[in-house]
Amino acid sequence: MTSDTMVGMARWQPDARARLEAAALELFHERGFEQTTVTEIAARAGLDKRTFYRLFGDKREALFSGGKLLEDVLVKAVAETDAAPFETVIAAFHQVANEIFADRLDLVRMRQSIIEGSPELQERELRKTGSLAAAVTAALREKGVGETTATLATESGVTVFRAAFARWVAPGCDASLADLIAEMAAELRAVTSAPAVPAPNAATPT
Amino acid sequence: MTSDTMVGMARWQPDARARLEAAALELFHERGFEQTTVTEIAARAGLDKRTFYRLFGDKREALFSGGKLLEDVLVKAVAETDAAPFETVIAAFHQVANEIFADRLDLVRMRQSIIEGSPELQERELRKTGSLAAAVTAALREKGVGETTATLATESGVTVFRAAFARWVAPGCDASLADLIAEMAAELRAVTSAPAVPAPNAATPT
DNA sequence: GGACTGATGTCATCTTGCGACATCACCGTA
DNA sequence: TACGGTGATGTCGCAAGATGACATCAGTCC
Repeated sequence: MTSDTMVGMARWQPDARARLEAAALELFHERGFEQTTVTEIAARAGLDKRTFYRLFGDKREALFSGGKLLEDVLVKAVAETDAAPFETVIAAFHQVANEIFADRLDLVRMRQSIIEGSPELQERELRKTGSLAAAVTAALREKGVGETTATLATESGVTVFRAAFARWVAPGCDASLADLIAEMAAELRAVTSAPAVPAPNAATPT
Repeated sequence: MTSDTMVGMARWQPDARARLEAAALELFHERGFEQTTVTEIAARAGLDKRTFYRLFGDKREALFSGGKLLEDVLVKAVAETDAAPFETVIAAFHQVANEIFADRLDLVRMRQSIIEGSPELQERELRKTGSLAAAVTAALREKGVGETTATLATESGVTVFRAAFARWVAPGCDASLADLIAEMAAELRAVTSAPAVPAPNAATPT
């Protein structure tokens, strides 16, 4: 390869990013994240290692490109919803569930199994969730919500979504993500309220 | 150093770990996390790079050694408290605030400023928080609490603690961490409940 | 056609993280 | 005292991650 006639090639690849993402997903799935080198990803995409690092900050980023879309949808939904802060966040996640995740269970499960197999990837996902939360909190504050309230509403909403998501991707789950979100929101309300009674049992402690 | 008379030295350093942690904290503070190499940390501690990696999984771990103690205190407090799940978790964090953090504001602030200066360290902290939460959830389940309830109570408690902690380490804060936890817990209750009233304003939305 | 811009490939380098091996201190035992 | 085992450490080497510097080529504008 690299015959002397095409030493420093350059023909632009408009889909270079997409090809690298696909190659990374494949290889991570085939042999695991840590067992895959950036050089291999680039090779499968027909590109150079250096090109990979120009398009992605590091190896993990190839798995987290959808985050931008998710954040946009979430922020837009928050901005357009007119309700109490926590309800607004829940509604936004509800919309995300319908618009983005609804018909991609298989892909989501595959991605999730890859992430669960690598602590490094789990860290990155946590960070992505964190910046997502920051964006939602900012969107809430944009609507006049106080900082503390915005933070707590966002974090509670994220907790609800995470719990719902975990159930949704679990094997043998046939409920819709949207329904699970509603269910988890109700549960969270039950858990955090009722500090007085000895045995609250507000909902179904399962 | 390493005169030819002491080529492969070995005299055991009982405080090697502590010295490396101190050296790492100093260097991270002096010139930042990414600008510090493991070789430099080891050199300042009078040890070899290889020894660092035998005591710490990676460069970041030198900053997160206190996590074990924190988890132990938290789990023990959860096990010994007899109250509703969410109240139990809040009480446990309350205890942590008094036993571990109370009289170390300066050290905590320094550590926090280092972490905030590096995305890598933020990721690791998120992961640590995650496993801490898992331990608390497990402790809750040990007491017979259902999985969903345990997860939501834990996550809500972590949210409260994080919000309180963020205020506590912020410059110009003179409240105690314990008081802030109580305050944030009340705020979270207000935020997650009351879906009906237009303007709840349960506490001080700031 | 010629200069300019931008994406890419190549080369070099540093750092992380770890395996393999030798070395030395310490400890128990004869 | 001598001897052997155990364990912590230092040295060497290396794969992979990540990045800077530079050359090369395609397409575009003048």
